Amino acid sequence: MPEPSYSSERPEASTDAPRADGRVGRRIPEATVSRLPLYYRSLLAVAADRTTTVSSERIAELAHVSAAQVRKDLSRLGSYGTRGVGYEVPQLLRLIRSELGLNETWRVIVVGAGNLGRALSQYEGFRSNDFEISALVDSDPLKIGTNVGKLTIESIDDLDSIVAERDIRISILATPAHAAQQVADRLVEAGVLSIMNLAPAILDVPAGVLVRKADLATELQILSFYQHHGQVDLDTSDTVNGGGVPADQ
Amino acid sequence: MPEPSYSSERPEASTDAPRADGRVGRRIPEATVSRLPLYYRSLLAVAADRTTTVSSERIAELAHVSAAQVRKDLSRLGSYGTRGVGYEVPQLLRLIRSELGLNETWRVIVVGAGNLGRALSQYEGFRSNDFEISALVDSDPLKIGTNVGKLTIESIDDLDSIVAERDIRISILATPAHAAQQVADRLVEAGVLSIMNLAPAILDVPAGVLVRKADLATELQILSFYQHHGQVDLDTSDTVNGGGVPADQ
DNA sequence: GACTGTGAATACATTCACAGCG
DNA sequence: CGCTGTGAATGTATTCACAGTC
Repeated sequence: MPEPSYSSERPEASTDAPRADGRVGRRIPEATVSRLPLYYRSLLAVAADRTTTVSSERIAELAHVSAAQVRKDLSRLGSYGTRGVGYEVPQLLRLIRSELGLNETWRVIVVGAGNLGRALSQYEGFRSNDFEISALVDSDPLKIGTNVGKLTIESIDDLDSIVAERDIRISILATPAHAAQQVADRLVEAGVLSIMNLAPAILDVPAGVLVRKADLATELQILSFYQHHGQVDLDTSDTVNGGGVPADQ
Repeated sequence: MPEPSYSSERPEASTDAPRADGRVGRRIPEATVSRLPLYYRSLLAVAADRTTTVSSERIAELAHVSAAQVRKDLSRLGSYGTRGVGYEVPQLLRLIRSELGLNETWRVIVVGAGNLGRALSQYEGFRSNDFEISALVDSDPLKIGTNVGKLTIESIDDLDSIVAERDIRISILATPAHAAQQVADRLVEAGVLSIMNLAPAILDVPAGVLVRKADLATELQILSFYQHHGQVDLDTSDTVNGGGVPADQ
């Protein structure tokens, strides 16, 4: 994305300066970061089998990337594999969890209580992954006060206090496109540092704020592109997702 | 994708063979494809102002990419810009629409009538973008027969006939992770060629089938990574999305 | 003069292939 | 011997910078 996909920004994760633990902080490339969740998920699957040791080959198979890619990515985390053996599953899981910042539970605010916003605030996939939806806000007075699961829809006018008091740093923007920029501005003002943008709109935010686009209409258009140009396949290979297209999966 | 994202497959759009119009079919790189929807959206904004001509500079500004990038991307479509002037807005819109395959209306099936699936089947962002949700299926007998907006939830057992009769080629997979692979298999069997996968699962599909991951839990984990490692910003630049991260936006 | 189109330069990402080590 | 870690090689994407042209 692929991006993405996607395309525009220069990340810059980790610094290069020496750190507390004495090791030099490696800069982890964006492409690697975007694969960590895949490895994490693959390792959870392996761990469920009570397997204690795993090879790059096996992880690669589960995550649908090449074994060399896995080794290179993991080595960037300072890797603790054992030559001739593989990686210790529990150790590697801890390492990735900690890199991804999954040792703390992140509180998340959902903005926009339309169908999508309401669905996301109850989405099981989050709860199981160390994220907690702590607020659902909207601007519609008719919705405010209503319950959605365990949440009560609050007013977007209270954004500042909600974000500050609940120490929220991540937001999910699920408003219609026309309201997206305005809402993004308010989120930034309230101190939110990351926005996952589901609205079909391109957001302007100041440096230091992170936007990740998760725009389903765009994704469909990309699928449409490949459908339209018979997306062949060639690549007789092991089908690692279909001679496919996506920068991701 | 960012994201977009991401990683495993080799695309292969357009062929290299000479085509009906005499020009040699250019292979459009995946990165370019993923930006076409952005340009499309930017052009729609420009067109709304009744502007008839637009520069790469202006498109770049709206789409949050560099002007050189815009020119290179557009030139791959065989571009019809005029030096010293810019691009004709209506002409360029037509060109991109047609490249993206948006001249036909694609019929889409949503699998999984949980909160997310139901929300997506009513999502306004699709209707306005040349996609039509023509079916919503689930395996739960209690849901089947129920209405969601104008749709009636149908049984996944009728997948084959639904897909065939309505000529559906694109699907949105919105089931829980544990059912995702099984559902993907059935979709492929029924003849669906593109899957937008919202489930937090890595799918195995045969070559020729396209999967695009739109997995919100993964996206949140990526945001979490950058939050965890103070995502700095450097890049004093024009804020093209916040010293951000995403491969996309 | 203004703006596109594009080679050449650079940066980034993936793959190869093998040395190093348990 | 098996499997990691990693330089070197390749491939892909982005940016630069300018010649071409309306």
